[in-house]
Amino acid sequence: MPYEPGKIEPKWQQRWAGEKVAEVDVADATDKFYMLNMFPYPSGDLHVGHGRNYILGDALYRFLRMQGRAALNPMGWDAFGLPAENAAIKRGIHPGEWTRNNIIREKEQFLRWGILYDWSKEIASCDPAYYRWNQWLFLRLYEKGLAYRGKAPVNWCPGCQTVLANEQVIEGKCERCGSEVEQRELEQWFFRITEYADRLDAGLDALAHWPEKVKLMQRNWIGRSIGADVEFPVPSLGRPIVIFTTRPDTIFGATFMVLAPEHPDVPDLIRDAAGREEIEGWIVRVKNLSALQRQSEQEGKEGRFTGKVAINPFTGEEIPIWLGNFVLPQYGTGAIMSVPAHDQRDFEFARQYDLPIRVVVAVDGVIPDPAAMTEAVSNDGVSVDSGLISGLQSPKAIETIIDEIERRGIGKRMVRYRLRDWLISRQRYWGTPIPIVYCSSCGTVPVPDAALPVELPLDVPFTGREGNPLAMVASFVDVACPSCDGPARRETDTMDTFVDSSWYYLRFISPHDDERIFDTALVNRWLPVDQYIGGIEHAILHLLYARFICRALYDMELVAFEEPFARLFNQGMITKEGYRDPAENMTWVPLAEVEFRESMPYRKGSGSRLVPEIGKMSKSRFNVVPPDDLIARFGADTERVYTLFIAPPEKEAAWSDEGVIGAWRFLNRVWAAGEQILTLTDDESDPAAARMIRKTHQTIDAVTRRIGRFEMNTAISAIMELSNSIGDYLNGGGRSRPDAGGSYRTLLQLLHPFAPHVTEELWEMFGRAEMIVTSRWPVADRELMQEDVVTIAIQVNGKLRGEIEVPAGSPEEMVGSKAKAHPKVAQYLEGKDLVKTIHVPGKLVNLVVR
RNA sequence: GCGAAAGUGGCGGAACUGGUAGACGCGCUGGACUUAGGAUCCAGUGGCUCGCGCCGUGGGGGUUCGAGUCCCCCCUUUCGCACCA
Repeated sequence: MPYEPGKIEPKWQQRWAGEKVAEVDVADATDKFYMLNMFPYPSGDLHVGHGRNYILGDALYRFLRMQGRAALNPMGWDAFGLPAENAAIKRGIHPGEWTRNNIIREKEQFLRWGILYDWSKEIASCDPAYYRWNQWLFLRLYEKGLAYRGKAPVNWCPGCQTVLANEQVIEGKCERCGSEVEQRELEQWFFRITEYADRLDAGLDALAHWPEKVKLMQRNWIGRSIGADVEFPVPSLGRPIVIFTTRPDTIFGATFMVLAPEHPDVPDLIRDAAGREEIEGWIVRVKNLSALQRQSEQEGKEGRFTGKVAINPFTGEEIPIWLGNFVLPQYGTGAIMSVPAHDQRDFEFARQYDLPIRVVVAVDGVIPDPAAMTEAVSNDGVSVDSGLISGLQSPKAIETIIDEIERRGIGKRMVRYRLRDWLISRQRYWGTPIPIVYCSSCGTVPVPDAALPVELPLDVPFTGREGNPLAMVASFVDVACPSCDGPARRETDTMDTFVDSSWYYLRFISPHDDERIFDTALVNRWLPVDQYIGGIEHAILHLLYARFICRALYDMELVAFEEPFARLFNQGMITKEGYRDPAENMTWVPLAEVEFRESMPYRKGSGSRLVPEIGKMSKSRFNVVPPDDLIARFGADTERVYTLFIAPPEKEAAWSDEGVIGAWRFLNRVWAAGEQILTLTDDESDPAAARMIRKTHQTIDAVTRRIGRFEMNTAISAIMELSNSIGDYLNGGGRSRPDAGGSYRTLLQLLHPFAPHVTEELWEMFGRAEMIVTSRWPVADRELMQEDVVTIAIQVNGKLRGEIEVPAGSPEEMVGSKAKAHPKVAQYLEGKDLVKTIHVPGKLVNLVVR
């Protein structure tokens, strides 16, 4: 009987679902393991590369289950978002319907991959039963002052017609559509994540099982830096301007000051300036530049002199106040003291506008000549010409000068962050309505808890024109004020979808509870999440927001932990090499098509040329491998085995259509071996099987350890070795049914997490009543693992010269003398003095001669 | 520019605390079975000599009986941040 995955796979998928193998009663569990794949967005384009993290998670789940752990593996849908709304505009289909269809398709795909999720815990963020708790959470944050409305310069994407969070602006462009992002001043809702900057930064240290890379990215994003705020008196204003610096030890070298054009004191400073109109024109120009242009290097530094001066509080000198495009209004105080000798940006600005440069730090005893300097010297050193800190090393100088600043009452120690508050408003339809009402007499009024959810109306015009479609629905907008019952208007902004995903992992524990957001007692028993699996693309956005919301909930005493995810694993992307046709931009040409085109003489060398390229598997680039084609040909098990065998899961891996065949052959060999073992008639144990049995126990040990360390590729290669070993026994004439069958059933169990369907089928063919997925993971017998004969490598002066076989545990003298007797080795010893013998038991002997 | 990670056969990749480099698989070569096969099975497969042997983990130095692994210098690639004071 041949191996036919198309016949056996649907059968087992039904049985697992019918017996609810993945369902976990969270109330009863004691020894818990909560694993989680990142909240997927149902875009309907699941493909082979995309499946890697789900397949990885499922292998881990099946392994834990067989080990007797109560493992929870839930799945839900991050169902709100812009693509659904764009699809509505483009195809005239409602976003909800588009999303629902995708969910059905992707769920079917999970089933075909043989992935076991606890579907009794399924959630979808577009369900009012879910998003009402987004609104509830918003109201709690609002009460605490952690949600606020403010006018702020925001990133506006003209393509998506909405504002974007800082985190969604990549190199000045929209993360989603790639349009250049503009700056606009708008009233927006924010979450005050900056309140938690310090705790979010400090908490990273405790995350021992997170990739260093992710922690570093978060650390850089939070951008904590320590320094001082210092007041510089400005006589013409009659009040000081405060600057922030991380190098207060260089204050004696501060020869001018630069303000951001947006700095609030600018209008007063330039009121009577010569050339005021030109300066104002310049300010408007700088403000209107897109984030991309403002940040690009080519723009260069540009500034204007205000005509006013400030007093350097330590030198007492008057220093000019400039405006500069390189000073950012959002960071620090939007004003800097410029020390051109010791800061590269200040140096460039000083050279450009011929401003004085004064050296106040000697590095390695060298005091550079300002006139000859080509760049700033920003290293630590010893302060010079700096009054009370002269002669001090930089760290000590910084401490001393800050103490003096505080003593004089002109400033203080200050920690600043790069992190900005989280902008959650979206002028879009397909999201959670913000539960706020504007009343002409009561002002901004939160919707009472009892009135939740504020439901998203379903009948909405999708015109694609600027503005939020929700604002055009009178029945939604017009509402009675919850406070005075007078006429009022609803907020029409909806929430960023990252709000949905910032707490969903808590909802999985009690997904149907309509009394509260989640069951605190159960959550505290199951969480933090033991193992979170997802892509690196969420290193700062989602993972930072989730850590923030978890802390906010902790402070509300709704959860007892501050970190939501104990272990994080970032799977690498699957890439695929192919050919791109530059004539049809972004079109990915399959290899078969490439061969066809090359074979056509009239196309060769003419027309468009195909460019070989390696890219990530993505639908937008047409280089996906559709899972259905592959499953139809080789089955889901082959795909699963290959996907995990191809490379370590954290690494990026190149998909190879030829490579898949290896996994297919392997499963066929396993199948054939099973059929052969079923025909064996010998009931006796066979001494010749010792090798195979030893290998079996070694493999149990290896596979168990490797799955636990996510080394799925080497776990599979170990199983292949065992399969080869069983094959050797059978090919060598081995006839013992108990020996071969015992090793073989172990093989099936070890293989089950990777190839669940075929192993279930073979397990059943071997007469097991219980499903393999509910069988107990094998335990290695240490004694049976031991080799009785070991091969010892013999080196002479570190070079391999021969091998001998000795019984395991042979004494050193015996191994040594046997090594010397080896004919080839003896040849190298002749006429030499044996200086030293190194013996590594069970491994090698190194004979050092002179 | 700053920061991080990684360089091993034709390819994907193994090698736990320094201890026989190349496990496992793809590809390739030869053979078997076949009308045929791109299906299956068996054998071989780092390079040079193809005899003993020599050389081999990006390059150069070092430590050691012994280095892919540890230390120093350099090169390359990938990723992240990018005027954050």
